[in-house]
Amino acid sequence: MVDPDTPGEAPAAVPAGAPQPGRSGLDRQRIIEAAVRFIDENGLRMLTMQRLGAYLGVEGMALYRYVPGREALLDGVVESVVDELFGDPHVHLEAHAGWVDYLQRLAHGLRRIALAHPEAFPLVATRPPAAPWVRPPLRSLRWIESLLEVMTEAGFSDENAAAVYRAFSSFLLGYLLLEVSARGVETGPVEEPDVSPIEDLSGYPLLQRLEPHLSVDVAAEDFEEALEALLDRVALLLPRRRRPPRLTADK
Amino acid sequence: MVDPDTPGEAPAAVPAGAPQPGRSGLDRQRIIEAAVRFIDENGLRMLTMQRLGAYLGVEGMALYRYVPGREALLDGVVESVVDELFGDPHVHLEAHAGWVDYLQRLAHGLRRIALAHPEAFPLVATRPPAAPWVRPPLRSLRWIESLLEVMTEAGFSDENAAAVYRAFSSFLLGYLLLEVSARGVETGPVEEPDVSPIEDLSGYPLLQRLEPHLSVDVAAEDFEEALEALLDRVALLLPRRRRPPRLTADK
DNA sequence: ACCTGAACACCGTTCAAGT
DNA sequence: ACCTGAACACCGTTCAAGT
Repeated sequence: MVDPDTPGEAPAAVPAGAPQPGRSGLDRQRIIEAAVRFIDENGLRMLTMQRLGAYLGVEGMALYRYVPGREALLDGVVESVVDELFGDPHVHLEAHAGWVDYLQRLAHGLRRIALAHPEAFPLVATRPPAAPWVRPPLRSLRWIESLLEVMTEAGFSDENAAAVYRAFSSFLLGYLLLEVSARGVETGPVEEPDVSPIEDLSGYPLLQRLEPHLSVDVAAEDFEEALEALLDRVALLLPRRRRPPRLTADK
Repeated sequence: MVDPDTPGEAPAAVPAGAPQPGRSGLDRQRIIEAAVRFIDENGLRMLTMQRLGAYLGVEGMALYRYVPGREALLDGVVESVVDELFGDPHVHLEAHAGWVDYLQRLAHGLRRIALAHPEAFPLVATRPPAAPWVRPPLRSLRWIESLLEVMTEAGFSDENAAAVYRAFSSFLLGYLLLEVSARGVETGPVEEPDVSPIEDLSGYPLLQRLEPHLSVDVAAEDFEEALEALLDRVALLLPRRRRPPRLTADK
C-alpha cells in the first residue's frame, strides 16, 4: 500500500553492490516478501509463478530475472520467514539472562513466527535443509551458532550443547507444526474445500466422550508446559551447580 | 513383475461387495499401494498421475475410474502408510502390559513406519487432518480411540488422557520428522540435485568445532531418551500409585 | 536494462470414443 | 466394463523480440 517511491532525481550514489531496481520496482527481496504475503493470504498451494507475477503487477516470467526458479523462491521464503527472528525485539543474539532465559525467548520467538505464518510454516518444517545437521525450525546458521555459544558458555559440554540443539529442535518442530496445522483446519484451509467434512464417531465411544477435551484449544499452555519440562531435563545435563528443585511448574 | 493373471474361467462366485478388477488388475487398493511404493522408490515430488499410470502399465487417466483425483490419492497414501500399524506384530490394539508398554510399542511402531517410508512421512506429517483433534502422525481414528481407552482404563482422567494424546503426538511428530528429513539429506534427495552443496562455515567457529557432535547419528538414542522423559512426565499425571523414582534412565 | 509473447514440455482432469 | 485419444486449462521455464 504505502510505497514511498520518491521519483526525484536519478539515484546519485547507489551503494556498490545494491541491486538496481527496474522501473516496476522488482527486486529479489521484494519478490520474496511478496511471496510470503501471498502465501499468508492465499495459502501455499495457490502460489504460482504467474499468480505471484500478477500479484506484483508483472507478467510472471519477469520473476526469472531475479530468482532462479520456483524452488529457489521457496527457499528464499523459508529463509525470509526464519530471519524475522532478527527483528523480534524480545529475542536477542547477545543480550540474555542465562541459558534458560535465552532458550525461552528463542522458543517463544519461533512460536510467534509460526503463528504469524501458519501457511508458510510447513515449508519451514519440511524443506530439505542445506546440511544434515541443520534442523528445522531453527534453520539459520547464525542462530544455531548463537545457541551453541550460549550453551557452551553456560558450562555445557560440546556434546551436550549439540544434544540440546537437537532436542530443542524436535520439541519446537513437533509442537509448532501441530499447533499451526490444527489452527489451519479449524479456520478452514484458505478457500480450499474438501478435507472431507467431518467424521462419523459412532463406534468410537471414547472419541465421542473426550471430544470436548480434544477440541479445547490449550496449545499455549501445552507449549509452556512442554518447554518447562524440556528445560528441566536440559538442566540435569549441567555438571555441578544445581538449579532450584522445582519439579512442578509453579505458575 | 509377477502377474498371476490366470485367464481361466470367468470369476464364478465374486463376493458381493468386492470390487470387480478389470483386465489389467486395476483397483483402488492396488493403485494406492503402487503409489506408496513409487514414492518410496522415486520420492514424493516425482509422483504424477501419468507416471503412476505408467508404473502400473496403464495410461494415467485410467486411474480416475478408481480414485477421485490426485489429492484423494495422497490421502489414501497417508491412510495406507499409517494403517501398517495394524500389521505390525510388535504393536497390538488389545494385548499390552500396561500403558507404559502400550505407548512404547506404539511409539516404536510409528518410528518403524517413518523409517520405512521416509519419502512419504512428510505427507503423513503435513496433510490437513480430517478433524482439528486428529493430530499427526497418529491419524487413525481406531488408534486414537485405542490410546484413549488404554489411558483412561489405566486411571488417567479424561482430560489427562487427552493431554497425553496431544503430548505424545507432538513428541512423535517432531522426532520422526526430523530424523526422516535428516536421513533424507544425508542420503541425498532421490535423484534430485541442488539443495545447494554445503555451506561455508568460516565465521561460525562453534559450528565448526561442534560439527562432529552435530553430524553423529544418535537419532535412536535421542528417541529413546526423549520417549522415556515423556513417559516419566506422563506418569506424574497419575493420581496415586507412584512409579519407581528413576529420574535418570538406567540403560 | 527490463519486461513480454510465443513456444515447449509437462501437469491434472474430463469425456467422447474405442475395444 | 474398462481403457485410451483428444482436448482444455494451467503449470514451470526458456528465449527471442519488443520498448
